[in-house]
Amino acid sequence: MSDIARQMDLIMRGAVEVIQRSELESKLARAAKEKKPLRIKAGFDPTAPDLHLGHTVLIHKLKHFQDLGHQVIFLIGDFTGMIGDPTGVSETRVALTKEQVERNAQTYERQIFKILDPKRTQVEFNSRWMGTMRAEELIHLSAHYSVARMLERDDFRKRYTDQKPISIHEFLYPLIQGYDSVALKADVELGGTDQKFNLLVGRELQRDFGQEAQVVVTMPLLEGTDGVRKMSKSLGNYIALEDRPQDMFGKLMSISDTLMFRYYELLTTEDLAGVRTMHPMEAKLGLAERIVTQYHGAEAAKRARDGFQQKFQEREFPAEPDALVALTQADTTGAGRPAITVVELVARTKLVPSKSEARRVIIQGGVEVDGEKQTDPQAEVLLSPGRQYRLKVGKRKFALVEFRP
RNA sequence: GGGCAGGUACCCAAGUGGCCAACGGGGGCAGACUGUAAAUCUGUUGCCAUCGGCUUCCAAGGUUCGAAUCCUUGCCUGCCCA
Repeated sequence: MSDIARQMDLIMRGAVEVIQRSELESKLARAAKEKKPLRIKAGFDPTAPDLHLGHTVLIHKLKHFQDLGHQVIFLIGDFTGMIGDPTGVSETRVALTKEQVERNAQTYERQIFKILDPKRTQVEFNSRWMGTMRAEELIHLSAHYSVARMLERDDFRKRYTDQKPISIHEFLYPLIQGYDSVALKADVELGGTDQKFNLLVGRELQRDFGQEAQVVVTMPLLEGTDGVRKMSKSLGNYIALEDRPQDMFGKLMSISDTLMFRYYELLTTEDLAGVRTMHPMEAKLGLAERIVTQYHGAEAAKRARDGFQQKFQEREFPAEPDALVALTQADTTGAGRPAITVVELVARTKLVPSKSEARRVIIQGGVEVDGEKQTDPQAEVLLSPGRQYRLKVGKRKFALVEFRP
């Protein structure tokens, strides 16, 4: 029994809701008694194969179950992807080709296996059972759920009362997602809080199909780097798993302290009480290093940390600048002595999108050449052959420029 | 099929013949302050450029000395009626 309590502790970490808790406890107890692991399902959208930390909240929860010895199923909703989840902002989805789905699946695997154990993870595509379903079966499936029940879902009800359109096929999304649980005989399904309705449909369908209903575990939607809105690519507040180590480190360091604790809670298994006793900056450095290590390895994380401290805490020029520029005689303007204007120099680094932007940054005092602030865009920098010039553009961009006549 | 409303910069949104590269808010960027934080304050936010110029307000035509603003056609979005 104490073992069950221990499992529950880990499962509950960060979770918003478990429906039903008692069912989960008895499932865990039965699994232990019969030595038969539970089947844990989480579904992902195949159209967005570039995972960010927000997606990993669920993957970490899967990992918790995996560590507890259960069978985890990573489901790629390639069939439902054709519909597009009507949750939230609905955009028309373009049906993916088989090749795209395959490529996206590979990307997924490369990314999730940085967290999950590949040998103990079952990867599924719902086209496996949905692709061959006949119209007749689909009609039978739709008979399991009523329009009134569908309209219980918040966004459907809201759109209905607001006289906004709801396409019939949108009703099929929760049904198919629910049927996936039937097809996979899921014991537990994980999802974001925005998925609650869909997850509950799975429970009902399983009962209708004579199965034991799955337990639903909802996880919060991780706030993005702005600390307010949910992390998403379209909002630009995300940290991608495949961000460069130094970018990932930098983004993590610029989050607020409040958000840092949130990230610790949902993205690590660190003891939260311990984290609270640390100096916030130390804690943040630790978080950044931990997360970068997970996706890029310990060595890259160490380098990112060193580079970060060099750049921002000691205000030194980094060992690995963001841009390297080689100038030749043809780039120079000065009559007699070769020279180049500051605007031109900054624009050449490609660290700003346009010359106008370069001009602005200079005027606003964001540019340093060899440690000296340059505020006149037209000022000329004299160039000596073979010499390297250290350029700082804005808060966090550095370039090394060399003149090779 | 018919009627109505609308499509403005990254997003929201004002502008309804010249004073508009286009009010305001959000976001972004920069500076100050800091723990590279966050919050706050200030500035800035089409492109090229020393004055100044160039390309923009769904698309294509047209009216006009002059249009984001007027007309025509087309495309798209939402609502209403059938």
